[in-house]
Amino acid sequence: MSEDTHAPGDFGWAVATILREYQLRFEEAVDCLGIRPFQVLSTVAHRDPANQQALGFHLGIDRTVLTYLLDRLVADGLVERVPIPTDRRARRIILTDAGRDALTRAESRVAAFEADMLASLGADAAQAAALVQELAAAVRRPGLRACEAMEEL
Amino acid sequence: MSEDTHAPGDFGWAVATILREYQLRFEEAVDCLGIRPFQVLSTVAHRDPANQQALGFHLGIDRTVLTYLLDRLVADGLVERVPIPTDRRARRIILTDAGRDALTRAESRVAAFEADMLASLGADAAQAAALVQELAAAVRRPGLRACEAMEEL
DNA sequence: TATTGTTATACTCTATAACTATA
DNA sequence: TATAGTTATAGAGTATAACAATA
Repeated sequence: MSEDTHAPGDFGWAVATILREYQLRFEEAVDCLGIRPFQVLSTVAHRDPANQQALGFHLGIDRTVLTYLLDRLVADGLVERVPIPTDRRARRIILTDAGRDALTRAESRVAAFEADMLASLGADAAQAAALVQELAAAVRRPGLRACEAMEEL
Repeated sequence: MSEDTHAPGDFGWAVATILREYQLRFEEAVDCLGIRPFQVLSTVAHRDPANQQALGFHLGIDRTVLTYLLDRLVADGLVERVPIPTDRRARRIILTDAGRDALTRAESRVAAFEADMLASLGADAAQAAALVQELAAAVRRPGLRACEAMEEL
């Protein structure tokens, strides 16, 4: 009942609350680019997924949803779907120049509020970098089944 | 590009991925009780919010959504809306005996998979407890504006 | 026969606004 | 006039199934 004990479910609650806060800050920091389009651009730029499905796995986005998302990004001229010679069913997603520009602009704002949030969470700059490394590495570990399909990336 | 550097947005990605994993495990661990109904029961039991709005703030659930959620919980006989004498517009939510039973059963399963997840994230039992404390405390700090309204709890 | 991506459809979740009853 | 809760409606997000092209 007191403020400093924790009950089963508090971990999930804390993670969900932090994510809500993250989304709020993203929306006010990055104009003209939604959080998911941003993540798509970021993943394409930094991980170069083999095809749309691998991209979707990494972001936890269903392939049907990703189709609509990519339709908009293509319409906005930020990405292109290019054929893959070795498998003509699949498409590789690449950034256009405009997409790279948009991503670069957004990333500087995201980096700023992420540092701010990590500071709010009690981490200094060095700890913050370490925490992100740790989370990212942990999430890639086989224990987390939400990411099992990510191996294909 | 390498596996161990991180880009702007990785923090948000890691948190979102952990939350997805959490939701997956919740669904397979707790049958007959959704994650949000569980959180409602848990919040009512452990924080005893003053009214529905305070309850909604804590969970990041809009009051209109909470109405539907509570309708179902009432229909299932897990909670009751009781009048508040000092403000007859508002209602206080209380658990029924069945609600307390359901919560207790669910909590043992949640505690188990939370411990398992925290271990997957690289924490031992002591670290895990500390991490949950830390996250919960951090989220209550004024820096995070998603929780500003929580003061009313 | 299985897989990649697309399309169509429906369903869930969530938000907006209007309404009531109180304050 | 403002607030707690409810209701109605619409919108966004997401999932399911069926389809085409290819493996």
